[in-house]
Amino acid sequence: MKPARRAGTTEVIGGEDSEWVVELGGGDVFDLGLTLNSGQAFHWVSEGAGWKGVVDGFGGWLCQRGRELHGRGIPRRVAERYLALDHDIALVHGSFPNHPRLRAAVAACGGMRILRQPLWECLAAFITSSMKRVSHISAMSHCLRGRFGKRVSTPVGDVFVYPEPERLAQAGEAALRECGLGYRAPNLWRTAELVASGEADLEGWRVLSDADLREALCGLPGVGVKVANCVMLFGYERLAAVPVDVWIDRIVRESFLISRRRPTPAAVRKFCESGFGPYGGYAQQYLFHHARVGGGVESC
DNA sequence: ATCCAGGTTGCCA
DNA sequence: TGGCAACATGGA
Repeated sequence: MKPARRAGTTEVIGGEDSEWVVELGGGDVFDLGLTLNSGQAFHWVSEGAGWKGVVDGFGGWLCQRGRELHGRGIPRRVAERYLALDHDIALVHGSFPNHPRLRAAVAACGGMRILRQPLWECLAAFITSSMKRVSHISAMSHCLRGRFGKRVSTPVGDVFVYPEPERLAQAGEAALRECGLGYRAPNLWRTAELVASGEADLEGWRVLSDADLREALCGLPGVGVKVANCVMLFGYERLAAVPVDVWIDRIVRESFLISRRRPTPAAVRKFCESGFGPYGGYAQQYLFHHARVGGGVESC
């Protein structure tokens, strides 16, 4: 994505890094709760009027009051980067194909941002995501954090950092299974070993093209195209990547490929590659969440 | 009880 | 390429 569009700049009201307030700039809509609770990250918990969690090892609390974003514990710049407040959301929305289903999703989810998550925890969380509901993925994430992650105190209580790959590699497959991972345990364990050993260089892979990055990720145990696309989108900021899960598959077949009687899997894949445009990942996430919370096919 | 969940993998027509 | 079954777990 292009550099921050600073229309109506983000203005610092409070100067302290440990506790701050920023005024959300421009006319862009932003919805913190929607952003943190839309199936991108899995560890944020409701705390008072805001959310408690960890970013880059900083535990803390984030809260939105109208156009003010309040933070404690997490440095302002860390939070701003994580929340992708610099994304040009008008540009993103303007790039979408004109489709009633998508317009409805934008109207309902337009305040959501695609996060810039730490690579390892994003990869690990989505390895555990297969055939699980969002609530289960959260439960596994919290269990792993509590058992193997570092505890960090914050102004609103303790939180746990996602365990480093070295820690999970050392813990062993059986220990991971105790967090309810089931058959996903060996996948997470073996991937943790590859990352810990440096054989899988997640940070180094930032320089790769989309295609090469996808291929590298798919070489990891438990990572197929769908999970790879999630990590590309939610971690590597590859905003054109479109994860195709059961929801998106159904939406594309029923609303975007209606001319075909029974779209082939290849047709769905091809559409998702380019049909949603250069910021297709955003379109995908709006459609996914809108459908998941009940704005299903019937409403369009 | 039965079904399904932000899939991946191996196998076969 | 496309279809299929196995793979663990838990909530509705």
